[in-house]
Amino acid sequence: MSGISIATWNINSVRLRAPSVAAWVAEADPDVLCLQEIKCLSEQFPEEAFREMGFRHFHIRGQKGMHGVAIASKLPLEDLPDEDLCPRSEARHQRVGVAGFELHNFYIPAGGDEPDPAINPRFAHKLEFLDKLESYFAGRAAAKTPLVLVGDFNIAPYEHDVWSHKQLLKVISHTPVEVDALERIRQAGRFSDVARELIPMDEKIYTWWSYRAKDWKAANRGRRLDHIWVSPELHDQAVAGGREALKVWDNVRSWEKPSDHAPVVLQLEL
Amino acid sequence: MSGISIATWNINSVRLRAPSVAAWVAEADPDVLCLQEIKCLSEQFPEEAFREMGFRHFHIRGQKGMHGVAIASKLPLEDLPDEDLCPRSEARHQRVGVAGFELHNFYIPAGGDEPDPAINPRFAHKLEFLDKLESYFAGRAAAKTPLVLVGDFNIAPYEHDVWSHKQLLKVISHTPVEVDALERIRQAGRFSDVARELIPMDEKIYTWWSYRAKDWKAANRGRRLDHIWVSPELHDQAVAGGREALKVWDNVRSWEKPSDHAPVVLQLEL
DNA sequence: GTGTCGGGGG
DNA sequence: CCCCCGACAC
Repeated sequence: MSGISIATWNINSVRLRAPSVAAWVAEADPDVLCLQEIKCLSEQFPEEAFREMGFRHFHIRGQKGMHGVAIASKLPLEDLPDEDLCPRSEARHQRVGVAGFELHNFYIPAGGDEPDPAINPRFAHKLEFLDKLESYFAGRAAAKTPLVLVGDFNIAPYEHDVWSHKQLLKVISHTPVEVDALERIRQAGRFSDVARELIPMDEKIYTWWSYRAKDWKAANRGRRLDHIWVSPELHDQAVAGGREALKVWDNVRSWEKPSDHAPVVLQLEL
Repeated sequence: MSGISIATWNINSVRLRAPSVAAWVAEADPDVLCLQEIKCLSEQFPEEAFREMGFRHFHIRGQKGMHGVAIASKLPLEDLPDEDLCPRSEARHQRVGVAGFELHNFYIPAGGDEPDPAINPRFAHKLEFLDKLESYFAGRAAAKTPLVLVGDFNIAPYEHDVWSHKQLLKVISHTPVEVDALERIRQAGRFSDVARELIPMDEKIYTWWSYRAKDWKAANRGRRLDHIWVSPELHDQAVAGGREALKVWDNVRSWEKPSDHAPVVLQLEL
């Protein structure tokens, strides 16, 4: 089959976890790997280690200490002008051209603890960021550019994207205000949430499990925070492979010194 | 032969290096192990790991974050009242009874960078500490209790205790004022510096190499900061084994993630 | 260079 | 619980 596999993984420090990435890449062999929370300057990205994994092409948008996104690819990447989508200009977004479509990699703000934007500036920032995405993708829809959006959206939109819908309604990542904002972005760009196209809505899917839980695996109090969306032009190719085309590598969460997020991979037919 | 082996090692965080200690103990098999810079509270000492090394008896004097000394022993230890020898009451000294003698474990202050006590309070503290030791051991000499003093004295007293006598004369650890103060302590208690009894004065001995030097081994800019002293009652037993009775395990400095100090062991005949 | 800590952030 | 940082100490 001719296609391309696209992976997204919040790696929570790429310098610390480059060996884990190598071990996972040896198994999963993604063509394009989108990372979030690399937590380093662009020049500190461990490019040599990634070259040894077989990646030749890079697009890195780092910053000191926090946030930071990176794309490592086995296919050539086309540079595109930076967009200024983050209200605080943090390194939370990048885009490249690859394999004939435009790939966006996001690390949407977590938003802090208190779900009231009036008293929690982090949550206000998250909502502003989401507003900006809505108008940005609304403005781009008419051009019909094939788009793939991936990343840590820090929102688990649907009931079975969290371990307990009721208990998380007031917990940031699953509050109605951010879930609605995310849905408006999706509709503005007429994006498909590929995982939910391929996996029934009543089936639990998680990509993140808190570090804080002691027996996180037994408790299984996860959330689906990491997403892969495609614009209408790519819908059919995204779902062509069926359910097997979308994989959450949750076993990786059990490795030594893991990230709190699991990698998610889509096999996109081309 | 009937005797007891006594080790001293500045471990620079015992929690981090318990595995290294275990590897070394498996080889060196000391009867009594005196540690400095354990860098933890007494209750955080990894006693279980030390039990697995064969130590059944402990005397621990820790404090939060810095300093801290501990004795782990295969022979029973006798508790003795704490002395208040540190002018700042930091966890820099402990004593126990063992095998018929009194064992003192010291972590003498490093003293900072500027070798002028008038402008460097750390160096003033070091000199005060040394003064206190002089009067303390002067007061104890008449009783003729057999004493063993070990630890990180943070002083390299003799010319061949440093890689360059001339270049270190104004570097704290080898300045005349602290070397003289150490010599006064030695004379107050009529102690023998066992390593220098057994190894000729014109032979270099180092027990510490800075982390900062890139190629510390090739450069070999070491210092002898770690010492084993005995009171006159134990002199003959300390030197009975000859030069082989005193060993600096400098190979340990080459291990992964080492302490900057090497362990020093004396085989004491009894 | 290599530890500790405390603070910010998740 | 785990990551970053900056301060402090050696």
